[in-house]
Amino acid sequence: MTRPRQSVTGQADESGPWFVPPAGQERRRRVLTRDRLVTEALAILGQDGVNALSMRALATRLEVVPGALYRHVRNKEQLHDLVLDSVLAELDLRVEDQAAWTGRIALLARRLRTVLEKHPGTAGLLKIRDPLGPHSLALAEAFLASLCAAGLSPRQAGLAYSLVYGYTLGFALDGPACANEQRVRDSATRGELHAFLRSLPQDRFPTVAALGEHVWIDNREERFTAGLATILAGLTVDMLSPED
Amino acid sequence: MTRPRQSVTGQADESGPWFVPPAGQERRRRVLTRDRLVTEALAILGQDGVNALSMRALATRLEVVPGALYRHVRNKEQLHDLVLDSVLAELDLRVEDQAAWTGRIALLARRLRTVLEKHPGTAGLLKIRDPLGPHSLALAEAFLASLCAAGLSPRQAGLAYSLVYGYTLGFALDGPACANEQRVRDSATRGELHAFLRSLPQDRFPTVAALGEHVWIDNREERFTAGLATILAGLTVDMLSPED
DNA sequence: ACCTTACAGTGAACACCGTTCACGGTCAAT
DNA sequence: ATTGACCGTGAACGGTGTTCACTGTAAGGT
Repeated sequence: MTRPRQSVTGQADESGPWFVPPAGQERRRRVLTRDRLVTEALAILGQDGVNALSMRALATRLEVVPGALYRHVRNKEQLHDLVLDSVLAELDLRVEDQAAWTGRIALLARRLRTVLEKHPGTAGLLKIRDPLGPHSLALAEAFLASLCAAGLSPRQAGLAYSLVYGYTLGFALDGPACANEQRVRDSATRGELHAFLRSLPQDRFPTVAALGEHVWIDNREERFTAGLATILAGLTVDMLSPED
Repeated sequence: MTRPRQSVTGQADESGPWFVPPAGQERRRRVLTRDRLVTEALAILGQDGVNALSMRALATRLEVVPGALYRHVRNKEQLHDLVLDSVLAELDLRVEDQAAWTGRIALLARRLRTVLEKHPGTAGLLKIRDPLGPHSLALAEAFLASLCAAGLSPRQAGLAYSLVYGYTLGFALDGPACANEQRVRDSATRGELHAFLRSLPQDRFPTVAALGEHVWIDNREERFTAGLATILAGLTVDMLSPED
């Protein structure tokens, strides 16, 4: 599959004139960079999912031995951090054109979800890392600034931020690539699932049996939008009532 | 460390009279059970976290060879499912005494969080599995029944259920054992973190620098309660407005 | 132009992981 | 007593993250 590099050492005792790459021994100094690591890691992530992102796979893709990666990255965790910050860098945080503060928050949340789902698996990393890298902080800044400008107290703003941020992260976490979501996306599997729900004993699960087909459906988009709207409505209520 | 079992085959050629356990070769039939697997898996999970739950660790704990587990469990994924359902079985779903429907929902969410955080790591499994086991379904039944009784349409009920359920799961996911939370729990580390936040460039992160210490604090309990209240307030608003 | 030095990638190893399978001992039913 | 089903054993396979002595290259100083 991959071109054997040993055979190049001999002088064309192979059959075809393989046009020996550039130099006799193919200089190997300075082939790796942190940026190359992160870029290719993102490629693997977006192509084969988070489970496919192994040090060995990354090394293979970079045509390098696994241990070589550790010259540029302390361990896999740091690689994750770098990947995360690189992903968050894609976020456009400019929301000044939105009149209502709820519009600004919603726009940020929507963009966050888009970026996270564009690189499947990254949300899973974020949930348990909170990198505190520059772009992660910039995102927090954008959220908090909008919330403060809306008149929320520092405490309210902090609570609101972690609510919206956590909601979006949690939503992107079981992304479209998740087994749970796949089950409901494919119409055949969904049919089985609905049949299963309908067949449940009516005495123990009456409500699930009755409206299971309205719950386990392929409505990711509606679910995200509606959930976000509900949260923002709740925040508006909180802001009006003197709870602080 | 562990008692070597090979030496028992010979007839006490070892030094001490080890009082050969029960029988000459220590009958090994019927040592394992699904229940024992699940119980010990929960023990490992609650003791050393989700990363420590490996087939080999479980086998060692059960004083058995790794492959033996596969007589009782198809693979690790099924073990996860069994563990999850066993955890959800601890949930008390009786909420009839609560007058307001919001009280019922809040009570269920609170109990769910308690149970999930009692067994660290289980939330992480739930997020990506949705086992559809009996106890998982019973939980959905309890939520949906309360929401329907409150007068929500099937669609609204479904959306509300996944919002509250997802919120609670996501919250329990980065539980107290998470590195992110630990950082803010320990007062020394929190001091460093606050100093770091204060030291941020005022021109790029003014809001974070100003109220970072009100955001990254040890207020899990308040965060959960406030977030839940906000969501319920939002749901109440949704219910009053004719959005369906 | 030479020598020295720092470093990046190599190759091999270590210690784990999940999973499979032929084997053989034990028990229950015949 | 014989049979047969079952269950744990031991060993292996292929995968993972990580470490480390080694070595050739490239750059800097003289």
